[in-house]
Amino acid sequence: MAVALTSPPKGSRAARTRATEDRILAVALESFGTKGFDSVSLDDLATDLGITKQAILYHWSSKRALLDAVIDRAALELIIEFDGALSEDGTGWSRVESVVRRIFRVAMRRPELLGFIREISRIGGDASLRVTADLEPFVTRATAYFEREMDAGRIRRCDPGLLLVSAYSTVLGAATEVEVLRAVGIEPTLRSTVVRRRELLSFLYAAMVAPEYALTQAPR
Amino acid sequence: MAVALTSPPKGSRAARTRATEDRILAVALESFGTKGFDSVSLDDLATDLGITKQAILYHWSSKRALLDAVIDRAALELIIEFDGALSEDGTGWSRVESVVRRIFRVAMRRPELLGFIREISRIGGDASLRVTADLEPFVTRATAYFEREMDAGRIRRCDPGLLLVSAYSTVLGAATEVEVLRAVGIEPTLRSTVVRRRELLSFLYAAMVAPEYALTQAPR
DNA sequence: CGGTTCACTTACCAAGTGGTAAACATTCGC
DNA sequence: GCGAATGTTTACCACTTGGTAAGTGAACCG
Repeated sequence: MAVALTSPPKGSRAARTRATEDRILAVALESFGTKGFDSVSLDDLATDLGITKQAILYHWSSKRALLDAVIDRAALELIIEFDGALSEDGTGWSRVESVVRRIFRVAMRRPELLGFIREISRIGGDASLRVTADLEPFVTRATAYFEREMDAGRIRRCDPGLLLVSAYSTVLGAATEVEVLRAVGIEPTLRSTVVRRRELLSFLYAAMVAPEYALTQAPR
Repeated sequence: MAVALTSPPKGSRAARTRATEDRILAVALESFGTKGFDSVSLDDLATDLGITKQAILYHWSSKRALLDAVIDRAALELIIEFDGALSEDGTGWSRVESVVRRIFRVAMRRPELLGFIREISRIGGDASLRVTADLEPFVTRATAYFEREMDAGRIRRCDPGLLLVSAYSTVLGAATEVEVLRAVGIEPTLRSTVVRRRELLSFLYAAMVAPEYALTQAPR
């Protein structure tokens, strides 16, 4: 459940304005992320919110401007969800494991957030540039972390950017690629998710951890 | 370049009908796969094809019926692209490697084909069921292959379905997640793709190949 | 208290949406 | 060659789309 990310005076008119803007952004993120930007009309959003389309257009001058605001919000929430994992204690595998667990948790509880990022990538153009720019600090931190771990010999040496992409798409796929899972005969229930996460962790463990270091750690 | 998949009398009226239907399906697959189903109107398609929207509606009674036809075609083309790799010579790693190379080739040359599968997953409902059903025989072959390789001790033992999903989403991600690549500072040029594929192969190699067997094979 | 600002609604609109009906041209079977 | 089936177009329609203009009631500020 997304909540207000900042809080002016409270009870004031400005506060209530912020609150409805938050509501709109939350519903828009949910809808855009699951159904796609073009598949959701302003009228759809307004109906879900119990307001009129023009109320939305009062806060943002166009649907496209609303999208930009949703992008910023999604990036912010993603960073909040994941950045903490990079700050957690532990090194090498244990930290990677905690990140994977977080992504799974997010994918289970808020699939629209990850779906939205995919949607933005597909829209391309300015939208992609925006989300890229928003997430840049996080990406920098993550790759820097990988580089440190490689230097310490705890993670197999390779291009940290590519490692991040591989790990990202592997986890995101296993967590969200519901139809593909169905195709291979795996119903995405809550129980199977636990199994899936464990299998994926050992997949990633094998792929990432340096062989010399692996001897001193257990993958589960 | 997709071409006609079957060929009646030739030159006949039936042949020309089939040809235009093929053209429509090809353009629809391309557009739906890159822009999304809802983002492409029948008028858009017709304009691209140099015909009128009603010509499309003559061959399929509704936009939704057209989508079903495009799904069938996409699944068929996917199977043609990948199924051959499973029949190729070689065992264990070498065969996996050839499949990965094929996926990369497809992702580079026909990104809309893979994008379309993603789009269908998002649409959900009947569309997903349809593509799942279409691809079922291929998935069965692929998992059976993994199981044989595990029995032979050439691939690390694990759930073959999950292994397929992990490999699928990893490769698909590295091949298509262009925006994410940009975010980590990798411009998706043709040269960088070669590097990416090599890195990904060693990532997959480490993840999949059984350690005992690995000693007898080189990952690149 | 009174005017102004603010958040929002009602009333529209032009452009596009998927889809229908009928006219038209070409090619086929005979 | 001729009527019929076939593929395509022109004309049209009801409905939805993003967006504008003007109005309304409440909260704010002096």
